[in-house]
Amino acid sequence: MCPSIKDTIANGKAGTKAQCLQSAANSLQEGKNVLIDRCNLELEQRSEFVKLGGARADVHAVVLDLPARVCISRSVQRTGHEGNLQGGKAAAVVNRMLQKKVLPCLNEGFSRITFCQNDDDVKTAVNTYSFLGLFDSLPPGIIGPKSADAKVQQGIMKFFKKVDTDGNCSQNPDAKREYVSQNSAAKHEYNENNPRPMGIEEGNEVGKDEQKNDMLRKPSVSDFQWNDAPTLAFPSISTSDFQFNMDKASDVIVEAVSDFFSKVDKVKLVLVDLSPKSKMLSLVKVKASKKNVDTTRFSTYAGDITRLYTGGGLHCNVIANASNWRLKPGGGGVNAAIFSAGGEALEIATKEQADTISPGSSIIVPVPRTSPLNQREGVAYVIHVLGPNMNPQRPNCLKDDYVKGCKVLYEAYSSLFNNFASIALSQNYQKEHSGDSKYEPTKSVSKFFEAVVECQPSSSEQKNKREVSYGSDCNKKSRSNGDSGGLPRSFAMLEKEEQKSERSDHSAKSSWGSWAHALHQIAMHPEKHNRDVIEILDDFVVLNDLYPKAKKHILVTSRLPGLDCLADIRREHLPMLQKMHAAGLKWAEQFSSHDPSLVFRLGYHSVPSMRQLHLHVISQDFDSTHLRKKKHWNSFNTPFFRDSIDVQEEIKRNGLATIKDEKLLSSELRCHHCKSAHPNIPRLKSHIATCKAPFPSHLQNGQLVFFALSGSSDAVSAI
DNA sequence: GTTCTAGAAC
DNA sequence: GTTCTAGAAC
Repeated sequence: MCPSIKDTIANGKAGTKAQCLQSAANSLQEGKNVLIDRCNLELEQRSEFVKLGGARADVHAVVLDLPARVCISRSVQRTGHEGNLQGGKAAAVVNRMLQKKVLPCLNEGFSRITFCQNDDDVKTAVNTYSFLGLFDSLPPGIIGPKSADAKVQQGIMKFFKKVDTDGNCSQNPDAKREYVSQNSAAKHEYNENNPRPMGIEEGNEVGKDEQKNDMLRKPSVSDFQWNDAPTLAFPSISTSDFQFNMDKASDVIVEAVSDFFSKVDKVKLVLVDLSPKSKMLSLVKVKASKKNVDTTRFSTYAGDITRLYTGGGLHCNVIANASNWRLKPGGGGVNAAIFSAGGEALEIATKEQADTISPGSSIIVPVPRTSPLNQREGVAYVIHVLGPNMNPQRPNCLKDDYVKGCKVLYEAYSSLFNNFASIALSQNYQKEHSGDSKYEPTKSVSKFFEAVVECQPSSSEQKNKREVSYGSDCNKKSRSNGDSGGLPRSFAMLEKEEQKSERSDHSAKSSWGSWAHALHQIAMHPEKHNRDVIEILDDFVVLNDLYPKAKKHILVTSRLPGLDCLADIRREHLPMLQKMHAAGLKWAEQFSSHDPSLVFRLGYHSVPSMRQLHLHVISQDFDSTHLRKKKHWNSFNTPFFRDSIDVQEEIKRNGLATIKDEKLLSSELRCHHCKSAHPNIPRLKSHIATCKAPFPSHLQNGQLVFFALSGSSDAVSAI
């Protein structure tokens, strides 16, 4: 008996098939019995070995027709494989190999074929051949039951329309793509030990469930009337690190999927979990079956979501990521795995779309072609989703409030599916997939899309919350007709695109934090913020600063959409700037009438923290408990603060306003009267409370505003 | 934007 | 020991 000729033939190193054939031919020539230990799953592969027999020798096949589950389990556990196949890598390779399996037949040239389907069969076969003498022979024919040639993951293959009507795996054109080594992605925390599709799980707990429900196997081929239907693969949201109850989560998934399917057709969804023993997959399968969810459009898959193609041969253009609120890599689990698989390109692409995401929402990120996720797996879009958090160790914990939790989780899935639908509808997707013109979005998809655009939050409370949260998808109905550059019309993206298209290239900020939209919301809907707003006009609103840095501190905020900061201002805005300035003066006068000691400055921060252009009107006492940091002081008392009259002059002269560097915010603390330096904020504040020095001369050209002329000779009246 | 906090500064 | 701040967390 010759152990694995191919693997050991070359001085202990992996040999070639040619070397194996040559060695076998030589041995036969010498009158020896030869045993080839090789996978030989395909007819072509083994035909050359069969030819070796010819008239010289009988050719037997001993087929280890073990369940895929066992093959993978053994290959995963195997160490020191001569062909460097072990661990998760082996599992993926076995999966792909088994897809091509064609059991041998006598007419291929074999005189005897022994099928082994369990360990006992194998032992019997080994004994039979072990005790053969050189001149002994065995009767021809087929020994042992030939199985139904079941392919690995037949169910999931049917789901992906890779099975012909006879149940044989069709030759997937994509399968010709070269298998890529998994070395590059083997280091991330997401342990891809054993990625396997559901269809191979006979024998284990999930497999039994599957046999009962048989979700994957039932779809009949006739159900698939279209090719390349857009398919979204998504992980279970919130049930891992966010510790959301799995039973409740599975209810939400099934409900969300069911609702989605009732609104849109011709798209498919796959719930993915790494472990074949996944409780979530079991729960969802059982519940989906009970609820009669269309199993030709919804399936589950056990495997690595970042290796759907190379690990399972499945082609999903869109995958979802269970993101964190900062949309950053790390943290482990699916998020770490997807960012790791997506590489730096995905990270950059994500940053281009948004900085943060709110619970219950999702954000589409087109995966750059340079990303391994795109190149290797064919993933065109990643949709980041943030679900509710029940883990006290993580932000925004809902503390077992499952009423809210389920609502937010449902919103998260709805947002995900809606965004996925918008991708399916996008011109980009259609272009990419219209080569064979098999898929065209149907009227019902379009209809659904319109419905999504017009969707309204269920309560005003929710709406308000959604409006201030970045990335929510129901708050942008209008102004969505701009050129999207071919990107899908995700609502989250609409908002971002809107910001981009309306902001100039000179904009100092490329993105806004999640907190930075409140002012914008107030400016757009001041009637909803009566408590904050003290004056509403067509061009601007006036409101008290929520954290005033002086006795009097108000914001005159422009209502012009898309005008977010100083860098956005152009000549055409000059009349509005003048009106805002006049309003600021009017309010300063009003305040002065109550407190004649007040002196004001009106101006803009070079780089604001809040979106929507706003003019600060601030009294120069800086007597406020909210002024606690160096940054606070320097934002009003260095050139970072751009006086309104200077800005207007610059716009008039140059058409652009000068933006001062943010580094000024960390410069030393100096008194705004006498310019003395102070080591920290408390010392500075105690100084300015008593400093009697006049204001510096550079502020005496209209920058300082006061209305009580008597008793002060150093300030210049604005009147 | 604010709040929190570790560690620097005193 | 307390005060203060920068930077992380939210």
